[in-house]
Amino acid sequence: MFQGQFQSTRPMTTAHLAQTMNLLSMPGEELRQEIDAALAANPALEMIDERRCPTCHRLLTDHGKCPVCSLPKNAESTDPVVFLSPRDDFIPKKDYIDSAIDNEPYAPEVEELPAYVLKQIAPDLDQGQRAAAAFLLTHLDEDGLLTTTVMEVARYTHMLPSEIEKIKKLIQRADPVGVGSNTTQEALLVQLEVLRETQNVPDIAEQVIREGMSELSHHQYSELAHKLEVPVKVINSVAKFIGENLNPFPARSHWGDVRQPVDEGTDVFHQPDIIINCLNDDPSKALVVEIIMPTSGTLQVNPLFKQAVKQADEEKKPDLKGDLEKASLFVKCLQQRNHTMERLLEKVVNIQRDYILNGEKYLRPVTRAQISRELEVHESTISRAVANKAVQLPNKRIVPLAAFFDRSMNIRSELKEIVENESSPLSDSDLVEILSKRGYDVARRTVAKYRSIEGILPAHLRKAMLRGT
DNA sequence: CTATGGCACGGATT
DNA sequence: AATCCGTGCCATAG
Repeated sequence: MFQGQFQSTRPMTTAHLAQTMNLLSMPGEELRQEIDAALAANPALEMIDERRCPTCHRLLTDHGKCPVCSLPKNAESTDPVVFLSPRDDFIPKKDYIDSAIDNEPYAPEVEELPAYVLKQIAPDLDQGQRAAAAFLLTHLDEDGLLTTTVMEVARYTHMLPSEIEKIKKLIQRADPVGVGSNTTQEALLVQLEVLRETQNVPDIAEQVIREGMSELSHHQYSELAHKLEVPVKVINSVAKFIGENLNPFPARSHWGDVRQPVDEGTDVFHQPDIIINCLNDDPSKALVVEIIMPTSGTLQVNPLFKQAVKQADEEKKPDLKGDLEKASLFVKCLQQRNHTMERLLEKVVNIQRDYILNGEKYLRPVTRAQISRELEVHESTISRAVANKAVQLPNKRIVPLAAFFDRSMNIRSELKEIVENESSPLSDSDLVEILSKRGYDVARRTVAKYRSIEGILPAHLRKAMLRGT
């Protein structure tokens, strides 16, 4: 049996293969750069903007149908719908995947943040106000957001809510700007206000943050444009402005971007390469999988150029032919890459359907090697395809595509659940017992490792926590 | 003595 | 070939 990777479909040169490989492993932004560069360097390439679905703005397929809206409303099939989706709302955000994958523990300096802020504002406060400020500052999470409310602090310190509000405002305007806000939205608004004092900011920026926060954080720019009744282009530029100048998590700008990947909530400014939704938001229906192309149209070889080459002068022909060759090679590579991505996602989404809909507990341990066998491509092909990609799940979380190949996530989340519901702190060996009853056989030492990955304290410390709080 | 974390080894995965 | 992961052994803290 040939391990032939693509020979079955098209003849392929080594150059073709190498380039396809490269394109495969690229995340959105790089891919965009690559395409832009090719487009600029080669006159034989052109980008055509095809017709889009009037209701959902998606690119229509070859048959002129919208891949999503054309689906029968009552389709029973749960087979995933996988398709490419060129987006003009792609905003590059470099390093997003690095920070997502990096499992670095929190910076130790985090503890110093409250003191750092207090020092800045202390001169403007009297003794009582300082106490209130200190109280506020001890209720910051690692992102610099406030975990308590003004009312609560007022009650605790026996001061007027308006007084506390004033102090909070002061904190928010200290460095890092926006620290001490209750929500990411609030933080952005404060930053915007401060920025406005020194430079011009787009007028709609405030409106976008106030009214379109959820769309903004999920990159649903087309939807947002519709909601606010402004062109998508405007939203794009505002989103870019916000991404470059504001930071929804004030503490991160200050202490670096180290973050746990898949934990709580929405990481606002990560750009997914793949978006998965349920059809009609109904979990019993098929999954809709969009593979994002970071371009606004479809790349093709310019047919006019082809014509022109035929009629060109004899001495110019070789050059033009070269361009033509390169262009069609590039287009082929891109198609090849997209084809591979489609096949991969169709497979993976099928296998991990339960995970996508119901959470980490249902992640099935799959290896890249298994998939490669089923798709009859080389292992390294899958490796590249999986590398450096981010997926947005129906619950709006963004995870690395590599998360779909985590061999122990299901056990870890089972473990997490056990510990959360335990009546009294269980030791690692107790946990081994319980897990094995539920069908997971792991060594005691391994439980300890999982605990530390999940950030669960050892049993004796959990006991101390119970007493302490 | 028990519960845990560190180190290091070997096999699987990429 | 390089890296990741589960595990066993051992030292240490409680």
